[in-house]
Amino acid sequence: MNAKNGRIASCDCNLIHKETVEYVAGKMPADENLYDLAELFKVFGDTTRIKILCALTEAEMCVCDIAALLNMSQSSISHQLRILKQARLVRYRRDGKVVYYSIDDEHVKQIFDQGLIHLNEK
Amino acid sequence: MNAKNGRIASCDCNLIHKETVEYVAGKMPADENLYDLAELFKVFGDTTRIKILCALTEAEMCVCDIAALLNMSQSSISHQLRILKQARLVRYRRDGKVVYYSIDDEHVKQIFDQGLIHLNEK
DNA sequence: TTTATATATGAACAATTGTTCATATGTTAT
DNA sequence: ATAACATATGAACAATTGTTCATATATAAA
Repeated sequence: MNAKNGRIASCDCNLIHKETVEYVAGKMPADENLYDLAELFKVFGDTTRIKILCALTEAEMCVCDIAALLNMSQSSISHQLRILKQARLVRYRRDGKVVYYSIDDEHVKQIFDQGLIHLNEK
Repeated sequence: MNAKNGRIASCDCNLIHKETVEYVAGKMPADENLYDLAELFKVFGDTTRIKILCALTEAEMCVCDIAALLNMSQSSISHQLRILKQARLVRYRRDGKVVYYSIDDEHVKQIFDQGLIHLNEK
């Protein structure tokens, strides 16, 4: 990047492992991909959304079901479902007045499980 | 516009799939586990921390290296490393004045990869 | 000791985020 | 048509969060 004169603007250190930094810089994915990845995990990073995803891995549910299950307002659930929808983690189908949500990605469970494995390791 | 009798407090719907809700309720992990899981993904849900984790999967680096690589302040990186440390995602070793950080969990890469798989689909 | 350097951390601030409230939209029944 | 109901959504608010700034701590060298 800007490691030109042995000194870098944003870092007030003199000692830098130049080769390491350059090596890793060459290995880093594009900023855009890392941004998208962080955005994805941000979606998983809320208790309400985690609960919704967890519930939907068990069964297709309507908004009202989820609100009842989690003892939360319909509005709150609906707002969160929108975020999950935008992240393509859930899909929906409308049947009359009722909208049913379900998991839209087989990897949701796997991401879940990896997280649980980490937590259960200690 | 609120009915007040004989309904679930948090949900203003009349139509609930009672069996579904009860079935899923029986399958849900403990709230505490879901909270911890959300907290874990929250750590992954920041661009700076994702970049740090990504960098450390390639090589052990000191704080200054990371700051230089990401063109960010030492303070900012140090703050984020503390969060990663608390989540047991990175470990460190001190060598004189320099503190070297590295990945502390083999599953970090797998969580990463599952996220990337989701993003690269569709 | 004093100085320099690498890292850590508390406080303040701006930016983001989740919930609530009120209301809008879409569908079914009357 | 109107009413009832399931869901969606904009605005406001409080709570959380990431960065900056200033400073503290830890280690090494002079």
